[in-house]
Amino acid sequence: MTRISKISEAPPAAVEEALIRLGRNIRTARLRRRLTRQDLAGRIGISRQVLAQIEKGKPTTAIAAYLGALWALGLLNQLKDVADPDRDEEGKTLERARSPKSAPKRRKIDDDF
Amino acid sequence: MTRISKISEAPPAAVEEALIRLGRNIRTARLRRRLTRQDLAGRIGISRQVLAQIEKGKPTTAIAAYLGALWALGLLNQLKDVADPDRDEEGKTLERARSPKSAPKRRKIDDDF
DNA sequence: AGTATATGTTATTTTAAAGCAACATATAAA
DNA sequence: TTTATATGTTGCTTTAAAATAACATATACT
Repeated sequence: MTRISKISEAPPAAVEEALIRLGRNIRTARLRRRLTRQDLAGRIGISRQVLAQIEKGKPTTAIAAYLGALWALGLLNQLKDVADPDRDEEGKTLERARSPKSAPKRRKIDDDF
Repeated sequence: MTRISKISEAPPAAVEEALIRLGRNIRTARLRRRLTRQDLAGRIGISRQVLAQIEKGKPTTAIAAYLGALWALGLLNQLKDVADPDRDEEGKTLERARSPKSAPKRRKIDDDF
């Protein structure tokens, strides 16, 4: 980040709570597996300081660092359901409510960072 | 980020896939709700360019931006179960396997960024 | 056709994230 | 106590994230 976003600087309570809980859960999982911060951080590919921030729920840390922690702990699969379109009842309802004309397609997939 | 981490620069396939899927799901949820990028980005408190990166699954973007998107779409609650200690059977097994002596406690909670 | 809007793309500037090293403190074990 | 290890903390440097503006292109609508 840098040039810190409003969402990171002052997150809504729900977001802040979600971050804190996620960090706490990662910490619990690490301790259960008897891993030190240094050890887990090494497996993830980050510094131990950044892992400490993650366990506190820091908003500005790269999402890949969080997901890397879940991955290194064998917990990443639990993320698959999040925002799954099949489970988005609200979204499905809205979609059905619209006229079934062909959807606008600006699809032009290119991925490279 | 900045001084980009290994995990962000070259994420394991599982992490990369999880990111791409999450971004795609966010995009789907946005379109179903008939929100433009600019509109949703405004509600989140980020620029439309950053939202575009999120929808592509960029690894280095702040986690708060991703969670803010879920929040603005009403999908944040789905994150509560991720890494939930109660669901961490592997971790629970490891914990039970250890001698039940008192856990090391260096707890000294202080949170401020 | 033309108009409006959404999204893609690029460049510029700002500034904080992340690495790293060093030292302090805390916990565990001999 | 002494030793070893884990974590806390601070300062420094590097560098890429994010905002913003500008322009291009694509889609939708009249």
